[in-house]
Amino acid sequence: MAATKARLVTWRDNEHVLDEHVRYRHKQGMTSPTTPRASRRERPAKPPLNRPGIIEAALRILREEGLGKVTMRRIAAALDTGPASLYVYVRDTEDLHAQVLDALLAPVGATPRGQGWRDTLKGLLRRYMDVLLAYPELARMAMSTPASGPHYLRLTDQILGLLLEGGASDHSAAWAVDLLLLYATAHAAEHGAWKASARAQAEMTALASAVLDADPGVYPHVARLSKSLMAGGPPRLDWSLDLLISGAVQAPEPVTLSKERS
Amino acid sequence: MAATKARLVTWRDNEHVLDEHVRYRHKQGMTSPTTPRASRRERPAKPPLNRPGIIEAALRILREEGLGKVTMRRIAAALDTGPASLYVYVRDTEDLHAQVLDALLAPVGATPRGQGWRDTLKGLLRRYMDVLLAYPELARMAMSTPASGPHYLRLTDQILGLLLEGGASDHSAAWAVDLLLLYATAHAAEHGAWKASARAQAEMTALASAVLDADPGVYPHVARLSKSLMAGGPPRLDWSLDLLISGAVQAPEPVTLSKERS
DNA sequence: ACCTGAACACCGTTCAAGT
DNA sequence: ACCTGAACACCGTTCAAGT
Repeated sequence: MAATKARLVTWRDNEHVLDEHVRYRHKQGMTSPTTPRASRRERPAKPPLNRPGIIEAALRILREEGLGKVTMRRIAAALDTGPASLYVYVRDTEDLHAQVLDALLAPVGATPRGQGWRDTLKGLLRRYMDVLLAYPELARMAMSTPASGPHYLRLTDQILGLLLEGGASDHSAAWAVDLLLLYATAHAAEHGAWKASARAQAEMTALASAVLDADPGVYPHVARLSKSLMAGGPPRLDWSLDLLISGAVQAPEPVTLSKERS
Repeated sequence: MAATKARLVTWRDNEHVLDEHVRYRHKQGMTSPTTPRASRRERPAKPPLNRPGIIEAALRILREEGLGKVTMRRIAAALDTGPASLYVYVRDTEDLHAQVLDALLAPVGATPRGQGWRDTLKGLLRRYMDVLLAYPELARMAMSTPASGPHYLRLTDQILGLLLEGGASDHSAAWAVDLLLLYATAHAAEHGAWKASARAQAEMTALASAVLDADPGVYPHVARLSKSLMAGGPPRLDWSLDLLISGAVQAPEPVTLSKERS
């Protein structure tokens, strides 16, 4: 139990791991990896392994080759080591990907204020979606791994503040923030994938013709509204965000919470 | 081009493929696979390969071992053949999974009517989510592959009808149906994964403590509303669905469409 | 404590050679 | 036209044996 916990801490934060590492290297009479000037001359081919270095390598591979190549083996090769070595710093592939996503989310929190709370909120969500649209596979992953990274938490806090500014009740804001982020994530996962793969695009046109050719006898509403169903563009996303935001600021106080008021 | 199209048809519908198969077997003087009584006695170990048979095998493996085992190799082994043989009927793994999902969606369309349009609509969405909650990996896949199966189309049609019954305008209904289905899919992907994996549950409690211990200086709103943020249960899903449905029936006519009215 | 090679147990997909 | 064996090019993760 205690051992397990120590290992967990290792994955979250490798400060003390590095400490141990340094201590070992000192014991062996090696130069410390934290003193670069000493190693400047006989610079070893491999920089020391650590969590930030691994994530940095992962980000590089992500940008150049896509998430499909962000594998333990690929990263290990880039760092000139074996895949087994990464498991000291990373619990598994999902942990790695979650870490990569939070790193990508860093600039989103710096979105500037817009004209009013509503525009600012929309801008924030759009910036969040832009990141995920660029890496739809990460959006998909974000849906199954509860995001708890610091940048995600900051985004949550900002959205909460803007909803309250817009007049939402405390409880509505608290529940709506998830709704907004879930929708943004899902929208990005969907549209990012459509944009990225020729396969999904082919499937998309198949869907379009299935809708446009829908048998009015079997699918009466789809057949009648087929053109509206397929119409889209930026106004559609805007309409959806407005629906969600208006819903959040107008929604009635959740019933359970009024029951359990202290 | 013509050859490609023929192959595409093969994947969608293997009727004529079977015809060719039968013709070949007749030419060789073999018994037809469509006359079971003839093969009753010297019943070959392997039934003939076809798309429905492959999907049936996939569903069996899905139920028994999870989507992670629904692989070309595993299905091929179950059907006592090599993985290469499946590529006659299935374009790739994603095509296979999409097919499996549409098969699972069949009973959703048979959801009975409830008290009013709103309850019926919620019931329909809940049934859809129940399927996806049982197989969260499929929910994740559904987000990146535009669903165009007949059962999905039927579900879309039913939702459209109920929204119109509730007073939504044509255009609002058409745009809102996507919003509702996307939310339902995303919610299922998220919560299904949390329920399924111990890993996600551990991550969940990590998130909970991150929220409850949030530094009020850095995350003021999260810290103040932490209890509401984590509170949930069935009323929360109900609240979210009501927000979306009310939004759909109240939403203003989308602006683009009023411009492009003929 | 970290690092590593090697192994285990898998994948999807393609292709040439069958029937 | 379908079916197949074999091959290509990969995966994640574990474990014992290093330093």
